[in-house]
Amino acid sequence: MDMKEKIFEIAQRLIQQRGVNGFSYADIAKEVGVSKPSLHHHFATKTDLIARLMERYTEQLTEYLESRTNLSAQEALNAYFNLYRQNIENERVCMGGMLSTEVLTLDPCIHPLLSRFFNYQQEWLTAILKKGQSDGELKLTKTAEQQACLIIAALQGALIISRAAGNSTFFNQSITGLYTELT
Amino acid sequence: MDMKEKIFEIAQRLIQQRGVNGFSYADIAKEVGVSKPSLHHHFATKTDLIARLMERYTEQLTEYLESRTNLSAQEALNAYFNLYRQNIENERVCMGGMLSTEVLTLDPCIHPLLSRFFNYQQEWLTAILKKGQSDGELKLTKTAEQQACLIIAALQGALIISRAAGNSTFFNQSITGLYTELT
DNA sequence: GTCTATAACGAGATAGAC
DNA sequence: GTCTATCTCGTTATAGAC
Repeated sequence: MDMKEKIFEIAQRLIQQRGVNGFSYADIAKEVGVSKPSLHHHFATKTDLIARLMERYTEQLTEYLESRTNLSAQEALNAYFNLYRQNIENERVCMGGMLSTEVLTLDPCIHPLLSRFFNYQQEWLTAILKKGQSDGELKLTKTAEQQACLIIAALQGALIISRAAGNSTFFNQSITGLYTELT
Repeated sequence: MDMKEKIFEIAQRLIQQRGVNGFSYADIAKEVGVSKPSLHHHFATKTDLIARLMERYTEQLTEYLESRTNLSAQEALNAYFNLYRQNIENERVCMGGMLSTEVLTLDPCIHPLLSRFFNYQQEWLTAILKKGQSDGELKLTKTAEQQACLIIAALQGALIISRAAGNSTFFNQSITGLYTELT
């Protein structure tokens, strides 16, 4: 694996666990096994690293969801829930959620990257929900747009609260109810 | 207003807007109009300030909710939603949600304070939902416990995402759907 | 209860050699 | 592409005078 990729993966974990304001270049350098100035060679500033990482994160999400658009609505929804669920056992939260809480401390060039991350999910979910409804596979008690926002908000919030509690109980309670209501 | 109260209010705003790792004693000192060492006289360490502040925050929430336990289930639910909604216009998120994202960087003495904050809300909401169901005032499509977790998670997540987007659209979409489904 | 002065440390970032 | 050395600044916290 090349150096840029190594830096990406360690920085991403640090952000998902501790936040942008909770880690430093020194932390990455220590784990990667190079000096701090070497990191600046690959990413001139911390803001640059965050921006490139958020772009990569969104791209990976897009690929994951696009490759599952042709599944049944129930399976697609399940795949989406699992995307969030896998973070708990690693003591991570979503990078988009983490950066959102820190948004007022971040360089403004990050803001549109955050909007893009959430807008994409909103559109993907809305389409899946509409498909599921017309297929008779999902039951909607509100508009697809409202349900999509609610699902995203619930997953983000449940992940953050569950991770802080140190177990997955809260996440499971929230999402099981949500899923059984829809199916 | 006495000095401790001044410090509390400014520190609370800074945390809700920027996070524990996004502000310093210098920021408070500047706004209060005293020197940094004077702050240490009132709160010996930053961790001490955070802990006292979180206790106060939970106490205020408890008083707010207890005083509304005798309202109708719909009105109580509305009061709870408004508690979260008022943060958006001030560019704040919930202090409990903010500290939860930063939990791995905080002194462990903060952890039980966070658990208490969320456990209390869970119990209060569950009771309200059960009452509303037996009164025929609320419709539940899942257990009261699951619905309570889902509501808390959705409010936290929607607040974080909406605040980052810079408008209340996402929050309103999420919560309007949730409320109309229940009533 | 507030101040000045300062300690001790870690942050992001740069210069310049190899 | 990596290093050592260094800069500048901000951080939490303490000592001790008023």
